[in-house]
Amino acid sequence: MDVYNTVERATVPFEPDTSRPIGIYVCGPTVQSEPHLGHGRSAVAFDVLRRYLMWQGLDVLFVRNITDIEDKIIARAQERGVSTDVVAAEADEAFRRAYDLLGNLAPSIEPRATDHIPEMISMISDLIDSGHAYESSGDVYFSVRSFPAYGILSRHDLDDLRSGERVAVDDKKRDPLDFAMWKAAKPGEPTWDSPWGSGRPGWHIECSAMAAKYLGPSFAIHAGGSDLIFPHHENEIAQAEAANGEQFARYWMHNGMLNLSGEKMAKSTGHLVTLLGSLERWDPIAVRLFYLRTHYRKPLEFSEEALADAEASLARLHSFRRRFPPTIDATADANMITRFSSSMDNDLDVAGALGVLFDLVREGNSRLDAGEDANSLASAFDEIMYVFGLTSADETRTEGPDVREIAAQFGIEEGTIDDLLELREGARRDKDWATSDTLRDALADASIVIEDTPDGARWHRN
RNA sequence: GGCGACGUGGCCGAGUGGCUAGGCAAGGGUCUGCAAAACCCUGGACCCGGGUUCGAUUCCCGGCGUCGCCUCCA
Repeated sequence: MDVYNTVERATVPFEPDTSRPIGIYVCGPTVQSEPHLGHGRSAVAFDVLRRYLMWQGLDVLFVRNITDIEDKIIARAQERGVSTDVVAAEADEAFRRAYDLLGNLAPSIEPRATDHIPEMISMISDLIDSGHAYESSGDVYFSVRSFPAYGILSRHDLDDLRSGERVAVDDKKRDPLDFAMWKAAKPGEPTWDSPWGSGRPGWHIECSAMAAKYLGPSFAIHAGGSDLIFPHHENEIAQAEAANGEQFARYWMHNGMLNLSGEKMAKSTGHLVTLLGSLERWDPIAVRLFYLRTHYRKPLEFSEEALADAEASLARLHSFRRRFPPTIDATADANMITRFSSSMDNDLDVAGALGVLFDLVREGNSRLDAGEDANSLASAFDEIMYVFGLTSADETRTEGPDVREIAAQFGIEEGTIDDLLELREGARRDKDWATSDTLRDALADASIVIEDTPDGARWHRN
């Protein structure tokens, strides 16, 4: 498999150390407010990466952090007159629900910044001892000049970034580009004790410390949004490598931004579409498919049309799958699997792999229409759908819908969907189209769609 | 100003130096009591100008346009 490594600015072979679990660290959200559609994109992109590696039989240790202490959380808590824990817990809950609805696997480990203050303090102390950091009036800053490789990820040259109007000059810093790892306590803020007095951690240090704790000083993949490349990830590298003396992440992967009217969605400007709202309006799995249709590194433009389009595509996939029993005992079609993997091996070309999936669907439908066996295709379909995470809960649900009220209207007490279908089959045999169609309409009103086939009627939820 | 990405048919969106991407939408047909689903067929594409090449949408140079990062941000 090849992946695009941001450090190299090139697609390179992915050669993980398979003697231990493949460590993936994804920068999770700052839980300051509810998620927007862009957050979902990032989560889905790297969930598919993880699923694909797992599907190949690799052992993956997937860590996604939760930043639960940070300037904006503090500001919001103060505005509302509640503690930062309340703000963080509310937003955390919203993120969790949204990620779950989108069909993402739960991370192996989900560390919170506030649970790792000692690890951060320890790393900061080491950096001070080794001359990479210094204390200044209760703050501790990382000295970018002490780390020659600074800028390796973002390809920034220190002298280009220098001072100017864009970087606030702060006389507590030796160099304007030095960044805070520890911030001295301010009134009304949550604080922790440290060797430099009470205060709280800066943003970047948490990821360096938590990644090292759970994945070791050197691990396979570090991922996140492309907006984190500078300064966040650049700073993470500086801290971690200066402290541990080893290469931090070997591969850096970044997803492209989700745009709204041509501009990036962002919390800070309120230029966004909320994620939970979208998941109510559109089928969550269709939202996932909307993300998947565009390569993860490219910008993705939000539009209602695109979401509706994704719903229609998803319906095609589902209606294909409904032509088979829930469990399929067949070897997956080798040709389709090969085509699928070669797309995926090309830096997760999911859009290309979706093309393969739809080819598979057409071929499978054709075979079924011709009365031939298509189980090997269905089996491949299931594998691919698993990797994409497009298998919806609804699809795997086995119990029938509650149609007792409708059944009662047709004179059947405590009737099931099967009873109704039987009734309708009888009416159709008698060419009683009025009853047959009334029944179908009644079920349609309850979001249950009936389709007649040569082998009898099928139903599914709309 | 510095660093970087992108520009494909009505819409969305892969990919490739010469061989059908795919989805959605549109038109025509088959099947069906009707419907739905499905299958078949059709149209239409690679921002502009140079260059390399037998041949470029694909490589190189230039231009135009859009966007991201350089400040919190998935």
